[in-house]
Amino acid sequence: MAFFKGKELYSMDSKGRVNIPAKMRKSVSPEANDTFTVTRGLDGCIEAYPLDTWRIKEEHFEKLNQYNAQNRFFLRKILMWSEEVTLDSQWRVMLPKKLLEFAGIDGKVVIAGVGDHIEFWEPEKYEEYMAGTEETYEDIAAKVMYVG
Amino acid sequence: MAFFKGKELYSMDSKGRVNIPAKMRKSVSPEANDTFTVTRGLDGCIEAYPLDTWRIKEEHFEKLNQYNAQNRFFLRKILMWSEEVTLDSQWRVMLPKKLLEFAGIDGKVVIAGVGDHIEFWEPEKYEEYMAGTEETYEDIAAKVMYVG
DNA sequence: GTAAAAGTGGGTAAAAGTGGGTAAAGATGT
DNA sequence: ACATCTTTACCCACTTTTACCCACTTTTAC
Repeated sequence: MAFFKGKELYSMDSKGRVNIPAKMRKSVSPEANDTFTVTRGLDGCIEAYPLDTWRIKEEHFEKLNQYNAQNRFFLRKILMWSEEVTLDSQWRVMLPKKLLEFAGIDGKVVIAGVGDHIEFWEPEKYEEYMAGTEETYEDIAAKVMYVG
Repeated sequence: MAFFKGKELYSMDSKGRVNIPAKMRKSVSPEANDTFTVTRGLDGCIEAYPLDTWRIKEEHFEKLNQYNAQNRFFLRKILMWSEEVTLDSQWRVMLPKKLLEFAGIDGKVVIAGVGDHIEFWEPEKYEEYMAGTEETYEDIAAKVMYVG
């Protein structure tokens, strides 16, 4: 399974194409078939999952009972933002307009690898988010990384 | 099995034809034979199932004991709304009048992929439905997207 | 220093979305 | 059963968007 890391500042061209950084390409397995599912991410970003990783989520969704009103609502809410995109020969993707609008991405993009997926951020929003806590990196690391 | 996702705003022409978005076409298997079964959906929408998926539902219906009053009622109720539609050469379907009337669809249509089926919504009704919760996207994603 | 790879940009043909004309098929009334 | 009206299927046409190809500049690797 792919594991993405790193953070880059790239640019989106006039046609809405964004390059996937070479470092991250190498984490994508051939099973992904040059395809990502992009969807609305958390905290205002766009998330992209390689096809093979997304399939696991789909299997999870398929098991939900749609005759339960809450499940139905959740599914609709999640899937309305999800779309498949394929890479062109230069390893670029065309991000859907509604997602670009949601994320406020326009010219420059921060591309970040976050484990099982890649995130696209509007650069300022990214900085704000990263600045948005009083806790130090050390404090947070202590909480998250602690292995009892 | 097909897995539909994505949400698009399309228009229905004066003849009542609605295009199936290209992204969703790709999820349809050849076994569906360019045919969908459309039926009354939940929460005021119209649902369309590819033929091969609908067959599975039919098998389920066949197993129901018709001498049980509740089963009988359910069967009559769902089947009265169900109808097969075939795609024309431009991948459009003609939705039955009674379903359009039921869903209040007139000019513009929201087309949403929800796993095993496609949904058609009157745009305003769709927005209302989607707005109907206090929970944030992040809350919902936490419940649904997390795959342990 | 040089060659290869990575990042960026643009032209063009194909596909997608939308609309309409017309003839066949089906329904309706006498 | 027939004429009439309505509905549907099958064309064709136009505009916008997308996919594919080629090209150039910058960075990286050896």
